[in-house]
Amino acid sequence: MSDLEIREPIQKRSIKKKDTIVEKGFELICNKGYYNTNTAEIAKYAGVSTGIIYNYFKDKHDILIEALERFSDNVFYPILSLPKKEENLTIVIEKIIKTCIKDHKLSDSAHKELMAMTYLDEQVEYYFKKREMDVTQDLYNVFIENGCNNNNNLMEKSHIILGIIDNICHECVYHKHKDLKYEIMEKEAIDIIVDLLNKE
Amino acid sequence: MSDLEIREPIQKRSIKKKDTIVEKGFELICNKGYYNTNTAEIAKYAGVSTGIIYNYFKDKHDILIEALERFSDNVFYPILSLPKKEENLTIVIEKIIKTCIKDHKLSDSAHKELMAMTYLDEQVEYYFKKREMDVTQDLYNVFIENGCNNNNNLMEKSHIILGIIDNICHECVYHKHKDLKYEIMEKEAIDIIVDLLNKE
Amino acid sequence: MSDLEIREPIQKRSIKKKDTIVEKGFELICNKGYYNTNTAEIAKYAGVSTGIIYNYFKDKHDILIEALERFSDNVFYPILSLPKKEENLTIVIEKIIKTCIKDHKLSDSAHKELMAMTYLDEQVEYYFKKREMDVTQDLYNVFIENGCNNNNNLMEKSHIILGIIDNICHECVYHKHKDLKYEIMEKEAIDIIVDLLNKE
Amino acid sequence: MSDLEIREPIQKRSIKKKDTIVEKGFELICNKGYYNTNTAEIAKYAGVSTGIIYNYFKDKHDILIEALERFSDNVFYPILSLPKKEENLTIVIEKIIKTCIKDHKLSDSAHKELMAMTYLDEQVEYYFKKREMDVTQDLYNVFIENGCNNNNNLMEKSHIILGIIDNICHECVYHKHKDLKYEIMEKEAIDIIVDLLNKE
DNA sequence: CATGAATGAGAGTTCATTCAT
DNA sequence: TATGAATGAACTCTCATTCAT
Repeated sequence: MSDLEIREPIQKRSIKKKDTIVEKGFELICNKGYYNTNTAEIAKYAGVSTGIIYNYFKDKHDILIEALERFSDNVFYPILSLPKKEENLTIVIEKIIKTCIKDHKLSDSAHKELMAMTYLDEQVEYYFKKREMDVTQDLYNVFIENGCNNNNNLMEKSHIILGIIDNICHECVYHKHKDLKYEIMEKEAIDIIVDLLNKE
Repeated sequence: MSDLEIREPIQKRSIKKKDTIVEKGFELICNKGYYNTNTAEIAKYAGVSTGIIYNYFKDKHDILIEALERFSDNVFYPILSLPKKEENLTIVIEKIIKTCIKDHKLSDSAHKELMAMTYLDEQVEYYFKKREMDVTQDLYNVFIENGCNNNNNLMEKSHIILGIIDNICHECVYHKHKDLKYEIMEKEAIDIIVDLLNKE
Repeated sequence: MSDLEIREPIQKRSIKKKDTIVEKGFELICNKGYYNTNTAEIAKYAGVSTGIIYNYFKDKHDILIEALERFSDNVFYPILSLPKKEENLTIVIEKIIKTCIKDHKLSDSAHKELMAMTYLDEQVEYYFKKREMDVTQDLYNVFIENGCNNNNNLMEKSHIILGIIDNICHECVYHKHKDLKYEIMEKEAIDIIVDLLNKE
Repeated sequence: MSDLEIREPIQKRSIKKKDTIVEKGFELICNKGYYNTNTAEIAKYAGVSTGIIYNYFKDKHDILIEALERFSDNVFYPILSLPKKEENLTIVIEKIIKTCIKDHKLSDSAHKELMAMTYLDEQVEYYFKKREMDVTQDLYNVFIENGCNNNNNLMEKSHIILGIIDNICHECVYHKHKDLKYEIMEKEAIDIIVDLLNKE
């Protein structure tokens, strides 16, 4: 490309093509991993020639970054729908965990591949951290809505709670520790969280 | 390698050579990442020929796995020394967190590279999970020693606590969320943990 | 292009467009080199689409050739203005060398890139040689005007003199030989030339 | 290669292989041009795999540079054998020009391709300039040996003479200017040079 | 046992040219 | 006429693994 900048496509067909490359490329990256997916595969899977990729993207990495820009909300912390007002906090937490477990199972491979990239690539880490903070804020809002108005340091607590939820979900989804009883862990986790939210 | 199985070296010199490859190779992998380290570099850094590596190891991946077999305790959950009996649980938790933060800072790059591999490679994940369970058990023992004998589901609680500690350490070490106050998070985390351990 | 011949533009707007491509393309080629300039850049810099280039030119190479057709006088042997009648031959030669050095400095990069092409491309060589002969003729005329009417083999001498002048200018402009004194070389060169012109 | 440096081969077979790559690669580059020769071709022509090239050379360019290090004396200013003491200077010059023309014809393509590179690549230019100075020095020595001991600025004159000889040889070899008579140019050139050497 | 030279498939990227609009 | 998106062959370079010595 030398001095020519990356085209930002204007025509509808072009936009669609760029979208296709991002979507199909991201699909492959999520399924097979970034390093196991080559540009020729992405082009083929997207139904385009290899060359056109470099009209729309600076390089292979750029495809991943564009994909995260668009889809990071769906793949990092896949808690897609949080409950609103519920009868009590326990039910709120239970619902969140249920959703989280379900969403995790939907995108197991994608989640793994992207979490790996989070550790290998600063830009990917950036999107992960941003999403982490967004979800913390969402949780915060849910807690407020469910009566935690007078709670001190609620944002920090929300972040800790997110960590606990994420951990518990991982355990429940992947069942890697045979000596732990998951229903108990889940119950305990809910208790901790509810206690924490009720304090002060 | 064709049909020849991997030699399990018996002579002292050979054992030493294999050890060197594992150590030096792991050092490089931790510093530069698995994919950024090639076998020629490992051989050179270990002071051996590239060919000899394939006498002792099935392939490049095998070096990593052997290294984790030996060193995973030092790199995953780098909580190298847990406190024994302390005045009270708060002090116990504070000390653990302090150690954990310190150890994290020591091996930042290694930790990142290996966490990435944990998501990319099932065998690496295995060692990570094993180590996770070992540390959970260690925590459990520390809690028992500090008076949590009558606590229900202490193992599950220990695991949850480990998650909280690990999260809090990450936040403190990497400071990636500008809107959160870390001292507060740390204080809250300690409170949660102590409360959890004192319940029942 | 298949069977369609290259359009020779008749409409004014088209002629102007072709001119622009030649001018801007040549500018880029001179500054960055033929192989470092791609057609997309030329099109962009000329403010046209990449496709249109192939309406006016057979291929990328054709742009260069058209440019040389128009501009070779300015870039090969950049002795743009020769003196007319002067007091004596020494002054004539001195003035020529001065001009030549000045012009060389103006178009250093262009000169280098085009001299390279002269060796790589027979068509470019053709324009170079033609220009060389033209400048030889110009020199011849200057010498005649300054009293060399009775000189034998003046055309051949003029060509040799052109070579000496060009060499001396290169040395003075690029100063690549640290062991040579340029003022001396210049003085000697002038002497040689004047002697040669005064012989017979 | 990352951090591994380029091997400087020690074993005889390896040295031979590196030599082969340089020789065959240079042969191709001289015949087809640097940009028209790809690494796969060089490898194939040298009877090796593409990979091995990068054990011995940093990159493709490095092959050219190594080749020039070895062979630049043969291809730049291919005046391979200068006369020693002769009856008079005219004979000396005539012999030099004869040799030069003969040598030029031997390596026409190589000379062109490398002269082009001289303008495109600073490292190639370096070898050219070095060779230019070496030949200047050789000429200087020949002139001294043939009685020019008392000549002022003989080194500078030698350089000018080299330019004249080179130009004249080009004309004689390539005959690109139909309006010039080469025998006359050659005769005039010899006269100029002899006169120059006899002055002072 | 040990060497390190050798392999060659495969990677990401470029660009002159074409062609649907 | 004009556009600029699209093509795809070709390029340089890397590296896990093999093998002659």
